[in-house]
Amino acid sequence: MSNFPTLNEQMDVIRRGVSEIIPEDELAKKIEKSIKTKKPLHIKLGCDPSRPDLHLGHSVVLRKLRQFQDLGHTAILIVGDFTGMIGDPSGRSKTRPSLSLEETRKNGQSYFEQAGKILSNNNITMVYNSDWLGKMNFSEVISLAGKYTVSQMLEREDFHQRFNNEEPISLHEFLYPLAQAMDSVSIESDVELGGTDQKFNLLVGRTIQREYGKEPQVILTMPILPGTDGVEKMSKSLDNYIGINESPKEMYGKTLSIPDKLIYDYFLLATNISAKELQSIQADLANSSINPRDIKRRLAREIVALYHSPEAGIAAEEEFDRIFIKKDIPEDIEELQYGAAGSSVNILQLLSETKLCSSKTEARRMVEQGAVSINNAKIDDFKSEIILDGEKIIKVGKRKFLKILPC
RNA sequence: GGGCAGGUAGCGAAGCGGUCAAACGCAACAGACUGUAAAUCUGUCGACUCAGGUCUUCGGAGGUUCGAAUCCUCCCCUGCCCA
Repeated sequence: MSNFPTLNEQMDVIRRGVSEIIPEDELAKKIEKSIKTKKPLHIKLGCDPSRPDLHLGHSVVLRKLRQFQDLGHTAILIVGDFTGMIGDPSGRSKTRPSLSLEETRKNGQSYFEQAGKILSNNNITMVYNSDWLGKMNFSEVISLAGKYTVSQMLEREDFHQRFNNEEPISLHEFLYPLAQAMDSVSIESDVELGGTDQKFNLLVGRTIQREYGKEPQVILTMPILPGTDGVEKMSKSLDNYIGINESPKEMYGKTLSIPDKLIYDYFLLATNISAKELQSIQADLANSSINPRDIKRRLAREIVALYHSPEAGIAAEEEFDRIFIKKDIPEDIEELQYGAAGSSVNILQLLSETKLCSSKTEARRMVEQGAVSINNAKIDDFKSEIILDGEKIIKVGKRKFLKILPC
């Protein structure tokens, strides 16, 4: 850590893909100072322990954090266990369930492990914010709350909107930005990262740090990665996500299903492709003689390579082609021991008992819609009796396969 | 504490005594077309079914009625206004 890259080198890396750096000149000053004093900057990132499954949306900001690490700075991951334990008492929002201390630790650990696929193990610190927030007493909390006004809070767009739409805003929601700001005070963060939707909270950090006599952090926001639906922000609850723990097969398939207009964004925000290659990709996308699908295939391989291996990317592509282009069956299908050899079973019962369909009614719909086949022969009568006389491959819809073997 | 308006399927939103398992839109799922893109078209979208029906749902608990998402009572939750 003795030698940092030069200011310009650092700024070039940092600027790639960011939405805003506020204020940029302060960042330059902090970096200059760190070079001079040979002290790494504290780069803060908050993690939400109530949702421990990371996806490419999270990766955008984690990857930026990694870049700071590579420049020699210290990553500080803050697990929001304190707010996690309080949860969200307002009836409408169930997005923040209250967790026990054990759960927050477990989720924090799981977050850390997943983030480990992106972050470096060197110069990283993970802390739990209950360490300081849990020790504040009520008068300290009131004093903190006194440093911000209701109108200032209502500047945040979603608060503002909910207020105007006569939707509920719980009082504690106003406290969360302040709590997050206290994290910055506590760890003396120099830079805090977040998505553009975090801009307000990050800015509160600056104000509060100043109030507590600290040097304000610089805030750096990253664009929000759209989900695979191309409309909403990537999130697990909307089921438009690509999880970083997913299998190569899933990752590959999901990537290919994104709308073409997202290809560039995904290359920019979710891969390590160099600036030069980004340019050529942009040119290719504008070139109508190149099928965007081929560029997307490369994107999918890159993403799989990042979380698995380049070989896994190739293999996923081959597997994909086998199933969806050649309409063949997957290489390895889940197997299940089912039924006694020689016996027979109604198709609806079979589909629901093997969990290929969630109910018999659904199974019936699938059959009626021509979505079900066994050993490549379409089943179009829901009264069909299936004789269990050996290995059978059941296919439901485009993607669900199961191999059953009678015992 | 008082007044008013609301709480309906994943979401949004109709319905306001029977024809309501509940219009419509979005999302989702299946099929056609394709590049698991976009666009489009068709169908499905509570569960069980001997296919004729049956059962569980409209914030919660009771009640009125042959019959309730719809009417009454109490309770819970949300927003607005007044104090």
